[in-house]
Amino acid sequence: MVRAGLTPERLTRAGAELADEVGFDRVTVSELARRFDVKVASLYSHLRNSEDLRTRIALLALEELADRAADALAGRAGKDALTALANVYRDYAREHPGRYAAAQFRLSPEAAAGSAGVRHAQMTRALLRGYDLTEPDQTHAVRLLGSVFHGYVSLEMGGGFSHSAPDTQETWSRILDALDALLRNWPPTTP
Amino acid sequence: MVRAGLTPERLTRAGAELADEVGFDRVTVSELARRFDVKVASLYSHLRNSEDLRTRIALLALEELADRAADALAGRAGKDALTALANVYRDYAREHPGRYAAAQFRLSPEAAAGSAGVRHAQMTRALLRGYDLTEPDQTHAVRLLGSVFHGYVSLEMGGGFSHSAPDTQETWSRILDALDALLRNWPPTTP
DNA sequence: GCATTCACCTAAGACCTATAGGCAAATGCC
DNA sequence: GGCATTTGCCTATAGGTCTTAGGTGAATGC
Repeated sequence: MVRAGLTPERLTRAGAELADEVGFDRVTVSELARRFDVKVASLYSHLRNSEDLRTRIALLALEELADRAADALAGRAGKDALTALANVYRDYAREHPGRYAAAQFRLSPEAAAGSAGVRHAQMTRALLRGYDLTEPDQTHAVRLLGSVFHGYVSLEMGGGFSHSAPDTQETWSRILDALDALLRNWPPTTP
Repeated sequence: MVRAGLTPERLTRAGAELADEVGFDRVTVSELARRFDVKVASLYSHLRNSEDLRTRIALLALEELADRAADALAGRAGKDALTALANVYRDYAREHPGRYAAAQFRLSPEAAAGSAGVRHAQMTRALLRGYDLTEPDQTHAVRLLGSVFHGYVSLEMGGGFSHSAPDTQETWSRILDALDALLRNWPPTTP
């Protein structure tokens, strides 16, 4: 009996590749087994179930994304950092659409707590040190940036901007200009 | 033989309700048949397949959302209109999470062309008439607003903001303040 | 050299999607 | 009113996915 050498890690990586090829929602335990030339049931010694697989892929994607973000932010500040971080998300989604979708997977509270999600928030907060925001506006700004990055990327990937001029690269640059201007000139709370 | 009175429209509405109850990705032809107390195969006279069902639910959600938006924008301008439109998306997502998820369903190009998606872009453009933006900045702003609304709502629904203070209502208000300020003071293109 | 563990297997049950073909009630026509 | 057609739902069937239970052979441990 030749062993396939299955481990949770190898299965997760292969699952992530599968997600990029066919889409995260089409990742299936059966297809994964097929790719390892192994019977489906064999995977259940390494994975609890198919949600477990999805969760692992999501955690992998969050880690990869956080690593890239940390890299991109190193040595940068202000608008330079803003652009770098924004491009990390956009580029990752383009290179790895399945993984990016996985990163949006709704994790159980326990899984979420142990995920790289926390690092993402911390890095956005670090980025904002280049601007003059104090709490609670800093938190609001963290959430705004997260919303714009995620919203833009998912609309662009979903084809939401596809049929209209001008091109999306132009819009992306102008949105980053606008966010930078907004952060430098954050409006005071209205009474 | 008592007839159940199946039609594509009734099935679509029931499918939308099902989506709100169990989640759009758990909408299944089988469950729908069960709810009508009918055999699964019977649905296939009214629906081409399960993707057809999903598409119909998505189109329904887009229509409902556009209707609400049109209603909310009537007679409003400026920040008042901005807030109203933003709240339409957020409230709809809270009241009808499954339908909201459906509205994000990737439609085929033909389906997308015939959808209410176009109305949404038009309404956002109409809203911007209250601000002083000319093309191409108006298009960039349309896309920015779409990104923020969609991004914020999906992060909030996905629990992305759940564990941290301050509360999300506060953030939502401040983000609308910020967007209003940004639109009134849109930065010029950097040379 | 035997017991244990590990890695993968077969078998089987429960669902879901989809197609083909059939029967009965409703409808349309004379 | 009687007949043909259409409509609406049915049974049967085939194939795919998920998951658990229990088994076997090869590697490892004593």
